Amino acid sequence: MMDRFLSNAINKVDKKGRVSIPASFRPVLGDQGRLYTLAAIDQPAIEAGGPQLVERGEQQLAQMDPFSTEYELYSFVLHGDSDHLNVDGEGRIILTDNIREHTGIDDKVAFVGRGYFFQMWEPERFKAYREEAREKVAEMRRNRQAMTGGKFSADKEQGGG
Amino acid sequence: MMDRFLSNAINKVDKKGRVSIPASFRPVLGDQGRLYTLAAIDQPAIEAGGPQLVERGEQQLAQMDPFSTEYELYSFVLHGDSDHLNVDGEGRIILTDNIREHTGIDDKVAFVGRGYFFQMWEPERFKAYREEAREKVAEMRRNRQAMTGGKFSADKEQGGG
DNA sequence: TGGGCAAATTTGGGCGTCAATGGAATCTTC
DNA sequence: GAAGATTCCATTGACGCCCAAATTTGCCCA
Repeated sequence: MMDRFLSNAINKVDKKGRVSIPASFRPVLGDQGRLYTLAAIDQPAIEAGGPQLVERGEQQLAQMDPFSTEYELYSFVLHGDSDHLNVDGEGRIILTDNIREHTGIDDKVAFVGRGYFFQMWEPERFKAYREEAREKVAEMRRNRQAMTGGKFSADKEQGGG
Repeated sequence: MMDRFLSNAINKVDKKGRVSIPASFRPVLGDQGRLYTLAAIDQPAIEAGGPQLVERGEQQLAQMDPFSTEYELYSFVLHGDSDHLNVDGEGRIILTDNIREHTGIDDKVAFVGRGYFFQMWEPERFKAYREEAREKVAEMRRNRQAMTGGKFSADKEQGGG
């Protein structure tokens, strides 16, 4: 079984503010009935996952200079903007006001797999950011090719894999 | 048994959105009943293969600075634009909306072997790109000969078409 | 070399199960 | 008791799994 969050999906929010977590994400969370969330720093998105989400943030904190401004701010955001939501019997969560404010989410949520966590975006913003990300990654690749060689020549396959 | 994806084939999409993976590709996938896919960056194509497909990208990620913008963008594209599809008893997958959007695929899929992975294209776009690729390869070869003065050694073409 | 049979592949559907969604009923909290 | 939350149940459509038909490919033998 796959042990990370992949792919993306857009689900609806009902009158009571509930959304289904995509079924493919549920086993990765471990069916613990609880979802940890954290406001993304540079993006209007919420990061979510199992307990590892917060633990990982704390590991990153541990690598920072505890007397730096970055440490103070990151610690503040990490703990202050995080939350844990209950997952109901149908795999749904209830969006909080904090989540709505930070993301602009109204009646639809884009769930985006990010490996060891996933994100929740307002769908239009997600699409815009994705487009931007694709272009920049394409540019990154072009720059690397300019250094290493041509497009087609570099495409030799290798056996194993 | 052959351990790479070679050759190409065009298969039909049925009413339920299913396509057969070419039988010659199946043993390379390892009959795991699951196919990993990833939107190609520079092309309207989907890349597909076993779990190594995503793992390869993650190895590249692991070499990058986790706090850099490049890391964030690449991680976003790698995980958010990838997917894993179930393969049914007859070796078919169900195309997702994301795949249709990215490729323009409607009722036919061109499967193109690329060595350790394969691609799925809308057939007309595939043919156009193949033609373009052939021309560029020919031009590159001419340029290289002009530089080295030497004759290009045995560069066999893939039977293709 | 060509015909024809056998096997494998591709394609088409039926149907039960699960996921996504909507809503009612029960609880909790203040 | 009111507002919000949790649990339970119903509906609809998508997906998984099974089986069958139609093609295509491979192979054997004349």
